[in-house]
Amino acid sequence: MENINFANARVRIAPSPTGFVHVGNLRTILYNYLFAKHYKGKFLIRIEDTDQTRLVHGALENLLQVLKWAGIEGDEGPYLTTDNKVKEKGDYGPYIQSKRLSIYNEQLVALLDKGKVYPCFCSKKRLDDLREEQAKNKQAPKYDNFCRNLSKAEAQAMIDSGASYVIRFKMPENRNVVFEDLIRGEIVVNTKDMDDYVLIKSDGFPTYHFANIVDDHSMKITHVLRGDEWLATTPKHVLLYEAFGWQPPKFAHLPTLVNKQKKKLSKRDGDVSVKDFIEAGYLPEAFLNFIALLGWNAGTEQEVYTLNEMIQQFTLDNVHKSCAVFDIDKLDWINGTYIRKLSADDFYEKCLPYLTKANLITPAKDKIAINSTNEKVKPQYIKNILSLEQTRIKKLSEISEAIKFFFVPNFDYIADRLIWKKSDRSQTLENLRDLEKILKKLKKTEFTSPKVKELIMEHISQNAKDTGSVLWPMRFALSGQDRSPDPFEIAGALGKDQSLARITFAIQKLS
RNA sequence: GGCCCCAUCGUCUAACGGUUAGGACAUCAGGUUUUCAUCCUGAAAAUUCGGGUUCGAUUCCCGGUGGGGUCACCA
Repeated sequence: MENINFANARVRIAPSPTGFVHVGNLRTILYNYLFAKHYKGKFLIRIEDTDQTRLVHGALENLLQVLKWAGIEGDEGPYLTTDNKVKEKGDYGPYIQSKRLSIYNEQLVALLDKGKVYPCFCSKKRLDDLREEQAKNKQAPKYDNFCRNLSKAEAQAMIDSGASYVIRFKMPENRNVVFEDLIRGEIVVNTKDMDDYVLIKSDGFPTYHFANIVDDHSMKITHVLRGDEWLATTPKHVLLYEAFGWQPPKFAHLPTLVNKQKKKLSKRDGDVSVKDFIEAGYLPEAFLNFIALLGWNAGTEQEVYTLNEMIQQFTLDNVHKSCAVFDIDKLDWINGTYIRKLSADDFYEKCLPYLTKANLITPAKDKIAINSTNEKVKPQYIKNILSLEQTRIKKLSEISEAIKFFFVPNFDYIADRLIWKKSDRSQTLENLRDLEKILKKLKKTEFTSPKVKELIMEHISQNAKDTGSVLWPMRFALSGQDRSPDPFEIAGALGKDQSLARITFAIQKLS
């Protein structure tokens, strides 16, 4: 496949603005993007909004925002301007189907002239009854071609009388439709298993099948990479291309993303909307890396990829056939590795909104207010605190809970938890008092984590103390948690006053 | 139910007729450490079943089983 020349490849994603982009959509988007970029082709975005009843306000904006977040840019199609307006670019527009109605009408006339389609006047009631009857007789639900043989005059008379109608495709009888799927190989389906499906709805809008084929052809799409759920429908599309006398594009049907129950990921399964993952603080690079690996593997043992590495290595022969389970544990792991690679400045920038949202701080120009104390601090102070948690969190949203104790000094706890497992109450009290004395002697300007460490470790060795019997209570007193960063680092970040206040509080709790 | 697709550790996957079936996440154990995280080491863990083809099948073929998709005036 690598030998085939895809230099002029044009691929598209064709989402419907019926809700938030979900993980499966994004994976399809990513593969299309990787494919296009790998072969130096074009990646277009086309909005399929032909079902006017299912439109969701803001869905298009959500799609474009997700793409922006992911760093995926379309070569043609709608995009978001810097002031969040939707505009379109490209020579094959418009790229929003509801603006292309006249194009569909033109093509419909061509099909009508060729006698490939016919109007159908069957009511919803009749169709429902038909399906019910078929279900009762254990037959496959299928349109019975009731209107197929109406004469031109009869049909015209119905139309003139104002009857509501749809346009159906005349399915050829008992013919094998064969096409090559780039991932699955040859697929053969007989037309007797397909019915005269609807191309134009009674409201005059095309169905997916019609609009999609007309657009893919007129936009010169060369490869259709889409979800597995379209595989069974593809023969219908192939036949439509044939009816038009057009060359169909190459098809590649991507494996489905499923949940732990092996069912197609759906909105009912909770966290499948990309928006939720963005808010939870997954980094776009990590997220893309993770979903790329769900159904694709370069054949190596590499697990961590930049977008460019993926572009270089992505080909369709390494895309799998079977569905993949979306496993959040691995996502968390990979996100953690990306978080750990962030520079202190980047990590700070990314965490700031979460701290603000949690009401811990209020950023101003060059000073940051700590809400609980009204104290104003420099960004560097926050940066220092944040860096202590960088190896500990798996997603950005965890940061506020993890470092809350820095910003909210008045926490309380059960006194006994200050006592190390191999120590006791009186020893702990004694050690805390020693600590208090040592730290008091330090000048504010000397109160750095290495200096604190030096003095305390010296004290431990001189008095032959168990390290844990000193450091556990210190750490607990400073953080109020049994899991936290190193006590010296906490002390250094907290500064002299806060550190001492917390140790004094601990002594009071214990005495 | 008809049609179509799929099948390697719990999960993501490597293997494209010959390997002690490899890696990663998760799990467990150990090391480092004051705790947690990081980091390092190790362990347990898989070819859905039955027939063929072959000197030899995870790999090729057939069948069963299981899972998924699809059968709308939704995409």
